[in-house]
Amino acid sequence: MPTTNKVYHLYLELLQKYGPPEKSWPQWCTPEKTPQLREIIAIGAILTQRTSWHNADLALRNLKKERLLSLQKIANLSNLEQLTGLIKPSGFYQTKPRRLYDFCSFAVREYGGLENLMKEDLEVSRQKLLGIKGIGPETADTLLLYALDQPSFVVDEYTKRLVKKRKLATNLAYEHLKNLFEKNLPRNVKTYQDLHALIIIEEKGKAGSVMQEV
DNA sequence: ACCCAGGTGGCCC
DNA sequence: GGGCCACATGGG
Repeated sequence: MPTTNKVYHLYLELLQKYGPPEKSWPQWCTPEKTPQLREIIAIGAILTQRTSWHNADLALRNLKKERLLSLQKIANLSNLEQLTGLIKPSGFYQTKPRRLYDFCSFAVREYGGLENLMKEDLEVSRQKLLGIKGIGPETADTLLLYALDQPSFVVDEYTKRLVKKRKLATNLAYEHLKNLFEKNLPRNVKTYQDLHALIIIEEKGKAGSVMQEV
């Protein structure tokens, strides 16, 4: 592990500037998650695609109210239209119920749940997730890093903006940036989670109060 | 009435 | 492999 590189220095800089991000993202950034919290994070990762966390959170609360905040429950749904009204605040209500169902169905039927999926080989589970329609690279890596605690770096819009601003790379293609971060950081779930969270805190200019009470 | 947040798939070339 | 578009919401 080289210690003199821009990515690692970015990590040290942001860590010094903001402190460990579990203060603002207490639940996402701890490895000690309950099985239910993993499911909430996974469902949230899909609902927050191209929408603010606030809107995804409204949808999560609706699901909770209907006792549907569970992969098993969603996978066993016979009628997806039931989800349409509930996830409406998160937008894209014609596509997200299908995406949510396909993911839940995959996790439940192929692995019996997230606890077993966590034990799968990282590259195998990543490819399987990418094979689900509606799960692209960012969602796959978010699921791996935060719901499954696998060392897969997440490249989001904030990361791309910051890379561009600081001229850390000229090629902004997803896989290229992912490789750039992974090869320059200790291969470690906590480090990946913390830097991703710190980048968002830095770019948003404030510490979002994500996942407070769902 | 705007403008913003902020992934993915399906086109087209 | 890149560029463009549709998909939908809640909040400032």
